[in-house]
Amino acid sequence: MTEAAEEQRADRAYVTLQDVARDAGVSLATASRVLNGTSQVRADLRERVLASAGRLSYTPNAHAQALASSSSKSVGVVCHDVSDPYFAAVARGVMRTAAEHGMLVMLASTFRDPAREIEYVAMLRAQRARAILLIGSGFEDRDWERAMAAELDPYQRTGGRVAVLSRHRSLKVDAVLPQNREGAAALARALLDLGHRDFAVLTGPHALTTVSDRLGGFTDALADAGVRVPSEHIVEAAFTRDGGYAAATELLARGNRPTCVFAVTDVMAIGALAAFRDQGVAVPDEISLAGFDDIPIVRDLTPPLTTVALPLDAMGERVMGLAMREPAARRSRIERVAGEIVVRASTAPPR
Amino acid sequence: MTEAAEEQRADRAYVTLQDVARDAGVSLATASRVLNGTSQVRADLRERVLASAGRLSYTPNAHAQALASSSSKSVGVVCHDVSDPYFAAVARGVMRTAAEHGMLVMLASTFRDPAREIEYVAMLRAQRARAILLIGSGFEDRDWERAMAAELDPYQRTGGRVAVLSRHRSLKVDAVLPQNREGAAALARALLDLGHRDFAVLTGPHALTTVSDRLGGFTDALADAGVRVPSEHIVEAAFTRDGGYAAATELLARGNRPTCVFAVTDVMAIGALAAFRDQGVAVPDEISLAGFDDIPIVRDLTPPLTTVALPLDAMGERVMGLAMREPAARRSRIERVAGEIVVRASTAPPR
DNA sequence: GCGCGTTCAGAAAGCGCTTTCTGATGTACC
DNA sequence: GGTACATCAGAAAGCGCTTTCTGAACGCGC
Repeated sequence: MTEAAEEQRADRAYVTLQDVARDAGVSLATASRVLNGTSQVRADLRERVLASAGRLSYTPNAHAQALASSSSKSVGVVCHDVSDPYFAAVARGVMRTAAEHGMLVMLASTFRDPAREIEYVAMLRAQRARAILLIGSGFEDRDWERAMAAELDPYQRTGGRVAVLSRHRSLKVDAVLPQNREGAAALARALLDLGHRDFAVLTGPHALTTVSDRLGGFTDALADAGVRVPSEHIVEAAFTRDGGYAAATELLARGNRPTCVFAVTDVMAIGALAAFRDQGVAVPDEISLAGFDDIPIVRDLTPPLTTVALPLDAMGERVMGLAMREPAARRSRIERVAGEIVVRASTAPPR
Repeated sequence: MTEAAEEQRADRAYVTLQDVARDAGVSLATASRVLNGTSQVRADLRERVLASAGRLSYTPNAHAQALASSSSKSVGVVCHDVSDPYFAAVARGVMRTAAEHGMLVMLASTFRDPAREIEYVAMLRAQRARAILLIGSGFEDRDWERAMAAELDPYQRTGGRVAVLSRHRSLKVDAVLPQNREGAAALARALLDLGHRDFAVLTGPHALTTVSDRLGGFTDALADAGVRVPSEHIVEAAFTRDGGYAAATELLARGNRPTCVFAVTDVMAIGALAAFRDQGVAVPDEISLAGFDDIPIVRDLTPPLTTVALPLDAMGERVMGLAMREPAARRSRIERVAGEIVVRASTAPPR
């Protein structure tokens, strides 16, 4: 490379393929072909291109590649909050699988703002993400569903892949579905078997499908056994540790204490456990407590939490896997994931 | 729009700005100007462009924008593992701040593989990320540093912004620096004040700057008080919950039990706490335990953990903030973040 | 020896935008 | 009324690639 060429390159921002081609004394097309292995190139030219690319430490411009080839190496993931252990665990599986596919993950936290969720999907669409994953509960809201479909339908029509974790009522997309109803029902039966008849449920916002499925599954299974959960024993709060704390505190304040409490997520259960401790209510001696998800930390609580275990990491892997697979011919694919009851020391027979 | 135009659009993949311009009966340039607010456009034309864009539900192609304007709306974040509560908490701050700046975050988990870290930086460079954030400890390894610098230097020279959390020895970049040495030293003094003289430390891999800083700060402060930590009381293990469990188990197996154990991260302390419980060693009655970071969960452990609190969310916010600010004139900016000793029930005077 | 089919390098046409340059129109001022 | 100067729309030149098209060179069979 001449001094002049060197200098010319210096004031431009990046080393381009053009630079590499010039340096190697071949055409742009040949350089591109070598670097992508698109087609046969004579050995000596190949060598020269590779050498030049290395020497100039060429990095292709992903935007230019995406534009020219209209396909990118990135997938978008939309979740509620990365710092929630549930999402963190799922995200881990997603990231690992993405790496295996050579994909870069664009992660967005909506902080549970439905509008922001749609906004992010639009951004990911603009980024021409190869796929969009919706991790986290859908909202049961007609307008929201319509708006989301308005983003997703054109996206899918133009080759975008969409996969969701959790139930999204009217979205025609591939999905990994944790068996929330069945899991909660099985938990209810396990708790009935322990001898409990007097239950309370700490729930999150009803608009989340996950919440309504778990709550419904739990109370229906109880109803099948002739046990009713009084409405004052169903306490709704934020879908967080502090929400669980608040809900449990409220429950105790209402008096008429149940023998067993089901928090619809482990995260809420953690808050509830803290509230019970602060109020001097012994778990499980005075009150049993169970959660849902089996996030990693719950086995290290005191007492360790009875819960419905979901293979969170594997779920992330599977939803990413769905998105990477060839799109289904006609209909959307559904992969159901069963929850497994894990009985730990936070539950015991009622006194 | 004519039937023909409609049809023509249908078989192309996306609605382009060209389509919008044609539909609105203006030039490409005008449409672009309207949508970006780059310069004044006559009101009626503006209206028409906006209407057309809305009707066709136009989404700009971010790649084309990035290519033409050579600047993108995305930042890259490289961390060790999103599912680690420490990173999850920091990531939360990062994501929030990114959203405020209208940025999309590309998150990569390296699973603590140094090579993968460099690989990701290269990918982010190819994506022309506006900024790259390195969240998580640097490696004290000459080759790694050289390789990382080889990626980062050209990136910065071409206008890329880099900010790191934690100490990265020879990287000339903006940084948010938790005061690991000072925090660990302060913790040591607090534990000395409790009356402890016999310490053990559970550490992670020495190559991580965070580990060496915390370990060094702790032992140096003890040394200042004339207390030495015997080498068999410094147990190295993986930087995870299970690593902490293993290290604590190993420590007990070695006999000659200390009165106080410092785990260099809360995550390891959680594992250690579980190990002590499993071995029937009461905390803090028989052994005191302290961690570092103050990840949210540790207040809910039994006993709640004494630790050095770092404002994790705020740290994420600040590192993102650094990256978004105008680059410093000459030298890199350093923002130090102090840790605060939080004494909880996991530590007590020795018996 | 010539036409034919192959093989493979190079020229060039986009991909969908931004932005500079050009030119038309309108306004102000002498 | 004519010149000077804004103002703003449109034409067109890229941004850095991929990929189709073109054509040169070569080997083969008849």
